Amino acid sequence: MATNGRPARTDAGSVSGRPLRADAERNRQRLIAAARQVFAERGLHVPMEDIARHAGVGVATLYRRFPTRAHLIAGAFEAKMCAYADAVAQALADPDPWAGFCGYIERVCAMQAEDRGFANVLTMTFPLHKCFEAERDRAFRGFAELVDRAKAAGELRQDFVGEDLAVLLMANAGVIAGTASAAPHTWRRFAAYMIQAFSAGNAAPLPPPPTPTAIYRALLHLYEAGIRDERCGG
Amino acid sequence: MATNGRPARTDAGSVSGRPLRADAERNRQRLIAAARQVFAERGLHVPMEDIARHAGVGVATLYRRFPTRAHLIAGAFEAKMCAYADAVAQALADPDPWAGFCGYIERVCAMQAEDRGFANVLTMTFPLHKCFEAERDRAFRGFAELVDRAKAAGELRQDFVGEDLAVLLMANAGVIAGTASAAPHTWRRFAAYMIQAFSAGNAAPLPPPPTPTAIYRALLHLYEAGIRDERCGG
DNA sequence: CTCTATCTGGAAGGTAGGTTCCGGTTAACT
DNA sequence: AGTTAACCGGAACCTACCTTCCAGATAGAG
Repeated sequence: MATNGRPARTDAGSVSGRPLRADAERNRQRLIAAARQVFAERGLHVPMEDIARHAGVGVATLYRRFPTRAHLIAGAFEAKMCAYADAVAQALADPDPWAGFCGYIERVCAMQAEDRGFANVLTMTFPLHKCFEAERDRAFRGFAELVDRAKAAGELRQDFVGEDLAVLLMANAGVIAGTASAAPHTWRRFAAYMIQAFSAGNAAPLPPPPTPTAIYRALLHLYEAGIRDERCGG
Repeated sequence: MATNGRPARTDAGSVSGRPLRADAERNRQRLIAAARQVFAERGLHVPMEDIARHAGVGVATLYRRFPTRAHLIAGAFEAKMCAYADAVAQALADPDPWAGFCGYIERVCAMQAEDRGFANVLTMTFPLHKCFEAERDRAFRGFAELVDRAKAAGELRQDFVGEDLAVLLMANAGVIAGTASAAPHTWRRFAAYMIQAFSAGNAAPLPPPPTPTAIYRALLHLYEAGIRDERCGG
């Protein structure tokens, strides 16, 4: 939950190096708060104007501070991305590797269910926002460690690979997009099914996993398709 | 594969009762063919004009024949919906209930992977197109029979419910939306994981499933959200 | 062949959202 | 308090797409 002690930003929030004037920084914070709430409730495709109105500022101010939607998304979800990575550390602290693994899967799926925007953010990569992607990498490295331990404990199937997490996130995003409003607990059952599938107990052979670079290209594709218009949800 | 002997349409294709003039009927067929191809390649959200151009007719002709996008979707996917229902019958013909069940899951996921539009159609309900929904019902009733037999054979977990199929379809739609272009075989691995999760072998307890009416509302929600604008991918 | 109901395509009108411009305002330094 | 660079918001502009309209073309009956 904590941001792991790292400073969230090196500057006061400006895109360039110079710190922002006080009122500008205040508006920037309002925009981020508004974006967090609106993205969480309605997804990443909401009109820019709605976010600006919700923040109580004009559209121009939004564009001045966040020149593209991707900038705004990165700004709004930076903290959650840290929490996502911190959750791995928490899972690694569990003395039982399998419990840690399962807890992490559930936690991540829950984060998707709580926030419609974040559900999609987790299935994209934002190549221009290095600080953002650094958190994802941190999460992924920790997850790889979690996977190794759970395999070593004999609880996780040996043919599980890290890329399977990305697939799970895409699948759960689909479940949530469909059921969030009408059957909001469905994701729990789905996550339980997936954990069941990941357990080592009489595991049947699987088709080969996607390569890491293929998965990266898939995340990139969702970014490109999802920022331009989306709606996707689909 | 076959349309099961039922007449695909009672009339020659008109919305009202009177049959269409020959050229109009020809254009209607062209539109359906164009819509099938374009929906399959690019999803349900493609501009109406692109479909008309691909069919070699004007936009007005498209609107004249299919007053809403939903009409066009229903027209374009009616045959595939029949195939979807026929696949159940085929699965029921398998002497091994578990093999029939697994084969059906794989077949359905494959149909989603082959056709980006159909992947989403299977996660929606079109309440105004009764003939279309009748096929879905036929598929669902057959699937319920398949489930009962697989449970009786002791291969399918007892807590599986028919609604889990809808959840699987939504999840697989999410996997395909993400990986179709960059890692096109990923759905196979995902489907294998799901089948593994459905098998009776040391099945851990699951959170409760959504009710049938909740799932119906979920499908309806995806219809409303997906036809108006979508793009969904989300 | 003639006539007419039916059909056609392009163009026009409407809406939603993204992005930029510009005259007025304000923080903050001296 | 005065000065200035930074900032603000709404309006204007632009694009993409949906939907309707209408003057001309055509199938098909008599």
